[in-house]
This record gives sequence, structure tokens and C-alpha cells, in this order.
Amino acid sequence: MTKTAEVILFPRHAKNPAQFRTWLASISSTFKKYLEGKGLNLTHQREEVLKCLLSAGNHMSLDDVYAAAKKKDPTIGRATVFRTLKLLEECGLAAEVGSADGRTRFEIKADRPHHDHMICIECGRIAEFESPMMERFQNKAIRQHKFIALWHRHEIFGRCELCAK
Amino acid sequence: MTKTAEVILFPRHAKNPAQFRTWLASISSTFKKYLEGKGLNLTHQREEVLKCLLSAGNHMSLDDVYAAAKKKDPTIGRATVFRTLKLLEECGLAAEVGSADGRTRFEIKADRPHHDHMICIECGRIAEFESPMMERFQNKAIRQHKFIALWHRHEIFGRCELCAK
DNA sequence: ATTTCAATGAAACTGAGTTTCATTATCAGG
DNA sequence: CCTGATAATGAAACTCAGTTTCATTGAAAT
Ligand SMILES: [Mn+2]
Ligand SMILES: [Mn+2]
Ligand SMILES: [Zn+2]
Ligand SMILES: [Zn+2]
Repeated sequence: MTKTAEVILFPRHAKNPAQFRTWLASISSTFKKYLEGKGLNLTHQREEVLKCLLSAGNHMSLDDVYAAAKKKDPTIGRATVFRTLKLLEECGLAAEVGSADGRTRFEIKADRPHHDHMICIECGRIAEFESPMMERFQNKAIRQHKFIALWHRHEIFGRCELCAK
Repeated sequence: MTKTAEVILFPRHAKNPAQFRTWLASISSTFKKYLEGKGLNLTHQREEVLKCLLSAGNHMSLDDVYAAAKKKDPTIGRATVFRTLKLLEECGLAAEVGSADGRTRFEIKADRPHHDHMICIECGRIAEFESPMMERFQNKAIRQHKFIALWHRHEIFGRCELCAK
């Protein structure tokens, strides 16, 4: 009976406030650099969206982030949240994730290892999993097809442990 | 230097007419049984849609199938094509596949081994690949999470061999 | 022939995602 | 400080794949 580790959970987000501030500062700085490169600037709205995405949960829909941001700044617009999420995605700091209810979710990618998702069609919960072996065989298939892989999504739908009665 | 087979292409669809007719008959019969079980019947429109999906290419959008079906029966409606594709999916004969241009594609699942997809963001081509090893490690992850997997999608986006200059 | 209910096609609707546009903030040079 | 130029914003409008509605037709059952 071998001790299988292999698959690792990612209960994420810095719980320690100081740790969180450091993390935010680091990502903020990366975002700022990216924006400056395009002649844009890191406005307080953009920073607010980033902060919300980092703190208010892991797999948030546009409207989740919008709601969270609105609590801090009631004047913020949905369009701005949308545009900021796109910018974050564009520069590789965030990524889109599928979900049980058709709405796309967003997650922070920075400083996080690659992982895929198991999505509960009952409660919507999204569990993260990671399997180096899987990635390995995936890369093998990609190589054999002489395919230039840019990104992938691997999403398993079903019932989570809690919802499986 | 081991002879790697492992990843197999699926250039699909019975080329031989006789073979094709047999295949169609078999799937038709399954579909009919499914419909009867729900008090529905296999109309000529429904059969036409099935035939188109089987013959006119492998990863067709709703409107691809609609166009193909319309050639054979100009009176057929988009709603009927849509509903038939949903029925085929519902009974496990067909499945939805992602694509480069946001529109869902459909493929026949009956009598075909499970496979995943590499999708070219340049030309839209969808290549099929299959890796028992990947499925194996995927199942391992699922077991470890005590997840009840119902279906999954594993789609790799990038540039196909031809489009990679 | 009459009843019943499935099936259809045209057209209308839905809603997540996206864009437009008038207005407001930001910033660099003077 | 002003002053222009341009980036940024929020509200509202728009898109469009997917889906539903509804009036009509078809096909079986009685
Ligand atoms: Mn995740
Ligand atoms: Mn396929
Ligand atoms: Zn669940
Ligand atoms: Zn290509």
C-alpha cells in the first residue's frame, strides 16, 4: 500500500494579512508594469478589482467581482470591472475558468502552480487538482501532433463529495 | 528507444457506402429506441439531422448541420435541428465539443472511443487525441477527491502543425 | 371521423458578454 | 497653477449563440 500523494489541493489565498499585503503589492506592481508598457495606468478602480479578485474568493464571476468591488466603491461600473478582468487575463495574471452555471469565472494565476478543475453540477463548488503525470502525457500527445499549445482547459463535471449524498 | 504508440489519431467516418449505411442503421435504431422510451418517434426530420451529423463532417456547429440538412430538405427548421441535436446528446449518441470561435460543435459519440481535442485558433481545425495514461491519472485524481465524475472536457488550444507556419 | 397529443418552423426571447458614447479624471508641457 | 491631449469611466445599448414560444400541421389512437 503505497502512500499516494500526487494530487494536491490548493486551499488558496494568503490568510495572514501581512502576507496578503505583500502578495497584493507584488501582483499590483506586475500589473502596473504591464499597463505602463501599453501607456495605461493603474487607477484606483483597477487596483480595487485586483484586490477583490485576490481576497474575495477564488473562482468569481464577473458579477461576483462587481458586487465585491461595489461594496468598497459604490460608484464603480460593471464595464470597468469587466475591462480590468480582461486586462488581468491579457497579461497572464488571471485566467478564465468554466463553471456549472454557464457563467465564466476568474481566478488569479500569479504565483500559483498550474492546476485543473473538478466542478460540482449540484452546488457549483470548484475543486482544484494537479497531476504532473497528466501534464506529462498531455505534453507527449501535443508533441506527437506537432501542435503548438498555447493554453488548455481540463474540466471534470460531476458531484462533489458533499453533494454525492 | 521505445516504439511509442500511445496517442492515436481518429480520421473518422465510414468511407465505404455500405459500411456507412450499416453504421447509420445501427445508430438510427438506438435513437429510435430511446425516443420510443419517451413516447416520441423518429421522424424523417430527426433522421435527416442524424444522417447529416454522421456524414457531413465530424465537428459541426448547429448551423453547419442546419445548412447540411436544409440541402436535403429545404423545409426543415433550425429549431428542429437544434432540438434533435439536444436529443442525440441526451441519449449519449452525440456530444458537444468546444471550438475556437465561441460556437459549440457536435460530434457523434456512438461506436467511437473516448478522446479529447486540440483546437487550432488559427484555422479552427479540431484534432482528436487519445491517451489512456492521461485518463488513468485523471481517474486517480477523481478517486482521491471522492468526486463522482459524470463527464469531462479536455481541450488544448493553440496552433496546428499546418498553421504553425 | 374525431380526438389527442407529438412535432414542426418562424419568430421572438434570453442573458452573458461586450461595445458605445458622453462625461470625467489624469497627466505632461508651458 | 493653467491648458490641451488622451486615458478612463459608468450607464446604457447592443450582440449573438442558444433557447423558447406559439400557432399550425401531422400522425396515431379510438
Ligand atoms: Mn482554480
Ligand atoms: Mn472529436
Ligand atoms: Zn457539490
Ligand atoms: Zn490550424
